[in-house]
Amino acid sequence: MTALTPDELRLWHAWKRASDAVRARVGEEITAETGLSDPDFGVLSRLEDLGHGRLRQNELAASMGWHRSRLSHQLTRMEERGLIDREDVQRGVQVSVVITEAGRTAIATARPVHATAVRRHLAAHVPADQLPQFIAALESLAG
Amino acid sequence: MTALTPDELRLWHAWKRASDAVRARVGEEITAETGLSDPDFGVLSRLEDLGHGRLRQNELAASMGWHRSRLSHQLTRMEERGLIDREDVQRGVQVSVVITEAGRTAIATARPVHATAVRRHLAAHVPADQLPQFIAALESLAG
DNA sequence: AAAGATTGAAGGTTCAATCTTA
DNA sequence: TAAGATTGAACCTTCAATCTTT
Repeated sequence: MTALTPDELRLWHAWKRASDAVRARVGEEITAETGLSDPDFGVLSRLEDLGHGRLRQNELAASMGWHRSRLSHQLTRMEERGLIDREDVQRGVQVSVVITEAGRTAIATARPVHATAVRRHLAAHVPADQLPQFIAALESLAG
Repeated sequence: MTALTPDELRLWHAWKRASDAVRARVGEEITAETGLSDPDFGVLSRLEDLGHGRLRQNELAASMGWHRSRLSHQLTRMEERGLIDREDVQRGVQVSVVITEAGRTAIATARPVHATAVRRHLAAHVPADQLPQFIAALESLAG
């Protein structure tokens, strides 16, 4: 009810700035080097890591915490760009998403860029001796 | 160059989930109670806090770290919704943004909702004895 | 030319409505 | 009916091009 205290306000502003900055920097480096957007990278990573290149749309959405319509719109754009194909199973239901050769090439190029960006823009700023508590706080926030 | 280590990967995923979750939860509560979007809330807060209800577009953009076009698009939508007015100074240059009565009412309703949401979804998850280091890490990330 | 601002296009996200199959 | 998926509208963000005034 009462207004935020100076400490709470400082925490909020620092959180928001850090949140925006890390997202923007990692995303920009991937886009600059590979042309993939952040969501493109997420989808292609999951396809390879969880499904070896093929997943049902349903499983893909669940693994990313996305709503159906969000994934559907995203896949439509990725299909137009040639990064994935959709294959119908059982006449229009349970659609399988398959990574294309172009998709494989793109994600292979993007992975090391992503790793470097995560190290530079996130991991490097968390002192090693605080890492466990930092991760614990993040996991509590996410929960 | 090399792939992310398990620790780095865990940090990255925790960061991303926390980042998305806090943003979404705070935003949803404000929208549900007031109809204001997250950017709406940000603009109206700055207008009151920095300019007592009136600011030049340029100053507003700088204070939020926004590009001109982003603010311009946002203000166009907010003007249509009656939250702000634009007043020309010096024939089309140096536009002043003024909060309307509807804008004042909306932000007054939103502030306590925001405070409660920030406490519940962010501040409550950071142990008091870790707060200084946590904020320090965030400010390093934002820098 | 430089500074402040606008615009249109393209991509991304959410919501509600819809469609198809089981 | 329920589950999987699509679609259209509205909103948000970025980029490049443009416009006006100084």
